[in-house]
Amino acid sequence: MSKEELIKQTAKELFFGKGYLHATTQEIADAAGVNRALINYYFRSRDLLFQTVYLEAVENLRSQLDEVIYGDIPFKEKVSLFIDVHMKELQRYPYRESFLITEICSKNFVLEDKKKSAALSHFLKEVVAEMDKGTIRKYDPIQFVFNLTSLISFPVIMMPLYKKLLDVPKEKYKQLLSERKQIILDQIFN
Amino acid sequence: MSKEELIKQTAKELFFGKGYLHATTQEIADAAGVNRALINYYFRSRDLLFQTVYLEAVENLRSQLDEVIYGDIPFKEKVSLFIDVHMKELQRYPYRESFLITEICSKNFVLEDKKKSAALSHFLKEVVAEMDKGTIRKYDPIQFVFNLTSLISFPVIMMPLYKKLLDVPKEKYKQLLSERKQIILDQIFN
DNA sequence: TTTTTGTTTAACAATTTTGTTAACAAAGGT
DNA sequence: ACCTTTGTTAACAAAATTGTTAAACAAAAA
Repeated sequence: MSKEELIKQTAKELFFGKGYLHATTQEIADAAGVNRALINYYFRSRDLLFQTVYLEAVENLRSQLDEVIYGDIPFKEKVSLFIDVHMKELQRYPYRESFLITEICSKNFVLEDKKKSAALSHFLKEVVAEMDKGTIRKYDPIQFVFNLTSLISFPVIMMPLYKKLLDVPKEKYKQLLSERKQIILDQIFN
Repeated sequence: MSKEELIKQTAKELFFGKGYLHATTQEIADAAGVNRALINYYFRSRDLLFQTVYLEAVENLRSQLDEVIYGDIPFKEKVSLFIDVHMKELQRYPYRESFLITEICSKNFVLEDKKKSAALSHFLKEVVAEMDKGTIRKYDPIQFVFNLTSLISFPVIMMPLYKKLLDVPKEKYKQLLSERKQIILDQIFN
């Protein structure tokens, strides 16, 4: 792997994997085992590194979901697959969404082109169709997306806090998360 | 309001309200309209200000939930009230949980006493009772808490990102959020 | 009034973090 | 071999951020 790529991957590991959003360029360089100046060489500035990582994360998220969402399989299976993909990603990068939020809220942030994903529109239509069939409750289809993504992501994102608040040991929490898929499916359908 | 309190409130506004987690002491001081040295005078260091804010946030969260959870009202009403309280808080402080996560994950962080909330145990028992009654599905009662809090918090926390990804205008998003309470209740109770 | 105590500020000092540069090394092409 | 491009590093410079102090000031206490 090129050092440029190594730096990016390491940054992602720190930001998305460890939730260490305050990481300095020195800390990123150390974690990657490279000289700090290389970060400036490849990315010009700290901000640009952040932006790069940010954009790639959004792109990644989008393409992953697109892939699942376009598949020509029954709705329930599609949702099941959606959960699988999401869960897998969350295991590697529990804090990716948190990072994105933080970046969006931060001062020096430039908003990029916001064009609606075609895949999403497609999926929303399928959701409406399911609602008409009576498989799921009738609401604005985005509410379905809210419900689904919330149930998947939130318990993972909040792990450090909930382990404290709910006083659940690490192993137990892991086990609880592993049971989530079925619970979500039960919750969503019927 | 004393300036000490003003500083704390302003910090909370920036962190929890605006999601601006990178705020410097100068920015906090400016937002509060006080001299930066006052922050050091009252809180000794930046870290201690953060810790203070952090601890108060956790304490607040806990006490609020406790109040709701101990009430002697039917389970469904209790959940309904739980949603109300949570929603109201989320309106003021959408990013409070995000802040807590970020702080917990950050380097110089000291973990405090983690004693299980008595109120929570109490609530979990009620959940189990409801499960036995058949009102809600039978799982580990913590899963119920996961489901409930996820459905409430996640769409709010993710607003900046989802407005982009789902291409939903501000007003529409607000409206969607306002409909959530009923949707959550429908979702939770069969 | 005088003293004490607590509050507030500007100026300074120290530290941390970031950005730049110049020198050097490695790789690739001619 | 030579030259050119690219990658890498240490050292330095600049900027940003934090922490400290002394002095001014006001309010309360003696």
